[in-house]
Amino acid sequence: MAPKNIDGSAKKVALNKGAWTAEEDQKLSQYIEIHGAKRWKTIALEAGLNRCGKSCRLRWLNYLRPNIKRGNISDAEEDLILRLHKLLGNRWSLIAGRLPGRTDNEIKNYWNSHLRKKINQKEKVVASAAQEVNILTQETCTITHADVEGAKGSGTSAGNLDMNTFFDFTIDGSYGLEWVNKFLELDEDP
DNA sequence: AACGAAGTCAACCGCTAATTT
DNA sequence: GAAATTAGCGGTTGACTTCGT
Repeated sequence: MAPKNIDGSAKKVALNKGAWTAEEDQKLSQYIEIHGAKRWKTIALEAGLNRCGKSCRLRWLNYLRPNIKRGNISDAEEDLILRLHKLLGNRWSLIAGRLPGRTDNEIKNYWNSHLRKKINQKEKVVASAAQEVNILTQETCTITHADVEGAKGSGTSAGNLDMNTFFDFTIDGSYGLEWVNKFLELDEDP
């Protein structure tokens, strides 16, 4: 690991940081077009960019490479991100891999700025709903205990909600599984 | 119009994994 | 097999923009 060049006393020239200029973009694009995107340190040097290889790689992957989509994440894409995040967690590069033209950085930003809020709001709603259900359940239990002798064998009323069944997702048929299977199939591809 | 708060997003940092020497 | 180098990932930062007062 090279030490950071803070005071400029070393012979090494301080590398550029911060936003990329159009000129830098052009240099990088042109170089990669000719030589390919390999060995980023060499690319940075030979393209005449006063940047570290890491910075060049990031710029290329997130903005300069072809077929990059920018902005306007569709509802379908958003839905996919939500599902993938549920499945994979913060594995942004994996999630991005399932969204053609999208980058891990973009998805990460989108998640942090848009979706996290949505999720939090949803969770609040779900939590309050669950609390309500909990109260109802307790009431149902009280009624059941009181009436259990008389009700035995007489069948169930429509209002008698079985919470174990309600929250048992294992018997929820193929919900989500089809998609997960497709996902896993894709993952097995080389 | 001016100001501060909140939101957005490009870029950097630190770390690990993979590859090369 | 060990050390050095490179690639890639996720978290975080900071500059800029938008919004509300």
